[in-house]
Amino acid sequence: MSERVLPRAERRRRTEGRILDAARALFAEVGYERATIRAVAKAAEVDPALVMQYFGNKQELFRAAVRATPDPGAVPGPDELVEHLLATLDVKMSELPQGSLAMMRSMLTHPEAATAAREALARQIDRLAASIPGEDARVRAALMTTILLGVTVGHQLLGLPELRDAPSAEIARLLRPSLRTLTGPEVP
Amino acid sequence: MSERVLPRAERRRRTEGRILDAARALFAEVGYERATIRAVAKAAEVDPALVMQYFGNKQELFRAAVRATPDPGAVPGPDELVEHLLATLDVKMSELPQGSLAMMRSMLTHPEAATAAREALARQIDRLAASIPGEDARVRAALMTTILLGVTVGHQLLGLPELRDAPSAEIARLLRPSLRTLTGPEVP
DNA sequence: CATCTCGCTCAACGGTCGTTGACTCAACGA
DNA sequence: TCGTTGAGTCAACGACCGTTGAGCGAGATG
Repeated sequence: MSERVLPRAERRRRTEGRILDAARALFAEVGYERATIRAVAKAAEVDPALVMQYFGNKQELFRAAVRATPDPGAVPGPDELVEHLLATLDVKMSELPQGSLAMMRSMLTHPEAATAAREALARQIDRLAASIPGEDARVRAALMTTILLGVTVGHQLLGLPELRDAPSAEIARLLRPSLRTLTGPEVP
Repeated sequence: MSERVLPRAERRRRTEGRILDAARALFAEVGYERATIRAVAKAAEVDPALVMQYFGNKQELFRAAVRATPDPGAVPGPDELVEHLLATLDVKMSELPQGSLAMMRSMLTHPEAATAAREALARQIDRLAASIPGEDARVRAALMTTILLGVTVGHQLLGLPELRDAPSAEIARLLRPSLRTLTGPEVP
């Protein structure tokens, strides 16, 4: 019926997309080790050898599946800071991209995912620290970052009921003072 | 020289101990999947078959290596609460037992480690929520718990430089207000 | 001393995984 | 129309892993 005959290039693009989607979903669900190329291929309705042919090896497939988790642009003033963070958390609680989930799922057990996570966290720490006054800006920024990391892990990857059931607005409301006290010593 | 001839029971006890120590260290370092029984056996200077003979299978070895991460006793008033949490964090930053690290390392990728982690976190949430007034006590308790989780992950498992280089006392000092604002709505 | 016990090793099996090379066949370009 | 390209498949290799069963040899037991 709708079995249109597609041009070669388009067909290739779509299969590669299917493979990447399946890889992202599987990596995000079970992590690097347990996500086998065979399982990815089956989910994409493709032969395992094709995955190798397109991405070279498993490492590269993972890299391609995780790549391009774009850091948002610059962060405004030291006060909009918290609101900006809470907004990203809000995103994380609903539609966090599969690629980020895949990276986070594997960051404790897969070396490359670990360095990718460290780099992403370092970028966020840098960005935050630039907007925080005081001597210990970097430590404060690191704490704010790891706080969000912990909440995201508990909610998205461990699925703690208390966080799953709470509307993201309430979590943001409860978390706001905790983050605010870390933005700097000056509490107007 | 010191090659004392030990009684059979004592010898058995020590080998089992060596295996468990090696298993804990390896599980904590690389996680469940990458920690092979062969590697554990080699680290304990023992044949892989002996590990199986003592613990049955890999799952049981992991269970034995992680078992008995004793939850501390009851938590006092809602004010000593934060200090108590910060004290446990202080422990976590220096001498956190290998067994706990092993569980945390694998909690995102190994199903049994995940449920063990969920249960441990749930116990802490229960304990905290009992000391927090108000409607949203459980959400607050969950946030306090995941905050500590995130800081511990960032420090112990990812090794973020900002946290590794900071003395634990300063981290406690910076984190105190963030946790305090979560203990309840009443801010005297 | 003779026998039993048991801590421990050795060699192998079966399964799964990442990866490879040869092959098929439809789309493409001249 | 015909040779070429390239998407996709098939079957297999080699490595590693968890696991097993038979066997050895030194300590316990009488």
